[in-house]
Amino acid sequence: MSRKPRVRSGSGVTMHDVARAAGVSAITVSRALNQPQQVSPALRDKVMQAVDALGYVPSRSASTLASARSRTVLVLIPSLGNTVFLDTLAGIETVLAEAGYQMLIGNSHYDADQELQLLRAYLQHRPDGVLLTGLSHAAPFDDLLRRHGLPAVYMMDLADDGRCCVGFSQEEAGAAITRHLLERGKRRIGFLGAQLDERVMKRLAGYRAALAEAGCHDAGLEWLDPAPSSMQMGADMLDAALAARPDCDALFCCNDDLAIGALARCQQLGIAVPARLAVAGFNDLQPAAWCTPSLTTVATPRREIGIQAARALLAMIEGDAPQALRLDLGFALMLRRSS
Amino acid sequence: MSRKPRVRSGSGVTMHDVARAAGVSAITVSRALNQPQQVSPALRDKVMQAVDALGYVPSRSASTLASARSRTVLVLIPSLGNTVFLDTLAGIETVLAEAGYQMLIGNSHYDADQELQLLRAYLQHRPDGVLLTGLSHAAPFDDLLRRHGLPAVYMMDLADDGRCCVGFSQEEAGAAITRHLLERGKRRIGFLGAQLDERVMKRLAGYRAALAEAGCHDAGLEWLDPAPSSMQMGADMLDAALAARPDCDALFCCNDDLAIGALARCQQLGIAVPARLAVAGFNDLQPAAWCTPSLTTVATPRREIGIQAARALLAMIEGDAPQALRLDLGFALMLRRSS
DNA sequence: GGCAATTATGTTAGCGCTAACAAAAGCGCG
DNA sequence: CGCGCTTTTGTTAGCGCTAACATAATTGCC
Repeated sequence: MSRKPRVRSGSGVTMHDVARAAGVSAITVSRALNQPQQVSPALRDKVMQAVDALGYVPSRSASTLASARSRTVLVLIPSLGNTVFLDTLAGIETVLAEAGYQMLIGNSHYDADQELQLLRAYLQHRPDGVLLTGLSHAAPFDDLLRRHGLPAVYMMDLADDGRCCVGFSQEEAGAAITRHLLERGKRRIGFLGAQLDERVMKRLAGYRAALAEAGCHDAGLEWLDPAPSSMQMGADMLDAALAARPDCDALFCCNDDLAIGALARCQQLGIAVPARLAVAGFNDLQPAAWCTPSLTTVATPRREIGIQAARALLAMIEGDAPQALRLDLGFALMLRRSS
Repeated sequence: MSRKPRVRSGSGVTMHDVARAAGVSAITVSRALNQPQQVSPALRDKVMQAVDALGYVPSRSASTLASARSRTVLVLIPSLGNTVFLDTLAGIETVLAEAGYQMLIGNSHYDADQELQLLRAYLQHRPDGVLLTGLSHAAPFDDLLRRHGLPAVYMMDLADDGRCCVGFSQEEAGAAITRHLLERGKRRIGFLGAQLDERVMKRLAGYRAALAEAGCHDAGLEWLDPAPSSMQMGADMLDAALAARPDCDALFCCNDDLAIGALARCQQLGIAVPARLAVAGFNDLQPAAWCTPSLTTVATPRREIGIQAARALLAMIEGDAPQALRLDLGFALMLRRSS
């Protein structure tokens, strides 16, 4: 009957050790830590003293296993290299940290299949909820969520099908910036798109709608490339666009990276911005205000999206009424020198 | 004796359900999933079929609890808003994902105390190892790591005290870019520093050493601000620097954000760069190549640091010889128009 | 002062998995 | 064919914690 003792993880101090040191039962330690108001001040102090003295750190695994709650939230984003999602993450983090939840971050690399694999892998941690980027996911995705009874909040965009979402209308934002270029007297307004994810395609749809409305839509002014965007790519696309359509008098770039690259190439080529060619970006990243000339773009409330999405998810997890199911945080045009 | 059944987490399918469906014992399922070569192909197939049919997802908590291994690595970085650390994270991610490990990300906001709190909080997950940014941490930090027997790899810099580190010499990099400015004939070279974390201070030390060596160190040419850096701040610091020392003929900015802000202000003020004032940054972020004029800076191998650090940590976790304890990945001067 | 209602603390069992041991099956070879 | 050896599968117990129930201590109120 004398087996080898197992290896202890952590520093090896368990709740029972704390209980013994404090002269109470284990459950009292558990309560002193998790529902302090249920324990008399005297015992609570004794427990806390023992915790400090022994350097006790509770085991999340054991807690998760016993309580069927992990106090963990899964966040799936398309890229770790895009400031947009990082700002969102930072917002999420503040809310979750305060509530004692921890964040598992999955990077799908803009790929729906990989996203599904990530969800499968992270389900092993039994997250209490999921924060998702965008509305469209691989087919079995929402199914999996349902089967596991996982509350989810969709970020960055707005759905109309009852899913809980926090974001703004990508389409309207695309239309708004296009209308601004129209107001500036531009008529042959081009579109530069990279990555071609869901959000870019909606901005494109908005751009088309605004131009159609003004009677100047021209499919020959759209340049789309599914490769990830970069400033280099913006510069290259500008070359290609002007070579193909020298009459183009404005460009709406699907994000600031492309726009800044295009702007830099205009500088190199001596193209007058905005007189000869106006340029607009999307997202209002930090360099947009500091490049030459400064970039007209659309400011997106990404940090706030993270905050509100995290709050909504926590509300769903805690079982409260799922409050606003559809939270539109809007966007703002940042009009600068490039238009 | 008939108590209420507990709530099941996940979809409710356990390893025993799979075992029953496949007509084997639970341990065989465990082995089929974790050490497939130990199970005969016939049983393995039966198990896998049952897994798929039932949609079984193993519980990481239960596994961690039973095996005292979490297959989780804690990564502590100073900021989620700085591309430098995100590139590092992306590198780490590729290595860990491949090895079946998952990544817990803690954001210390450049604060040693907060970092310590984060470590405490994340220890609840019993990570198998820790990846740290920088060498200096709060006093009880390394103590905690030791008490919990946690292997750690220090990233971004190089230590000489036997700690396992992957990075490059911040000091040498600072000296190298300063020497480059000296070679360009500049003599009153200023330093703009923000955040003032460990790495910035080492770059500053390198800058001082290079200037002292050339006999032109001048403490009046250093402008330091502990606030987080931004392009706005770079612009403001440029104003302050030129107001205080109009004779300054070059500026080494502790990072590209400051440098780009300073460069943009030079454009606005009509200051000739590099003739009247040369400017250099640090990190070689994407915009550095695309601002006007393009920015001379130091390219840092941050993605590679993440990759190598993660590999070293996994080696330590798996108990292999801790290979190279000190991995210098170097840096590269990117000489562009601003100098 | 006595009884019900309300805390405060304790006991027990089990969450889902895997280490350690045990037993059974297959294998090589004289 | 039978002996030791390896390989495959199973049994048992327990990782550290908390839900559910049980009991003891306290309180309120007529």
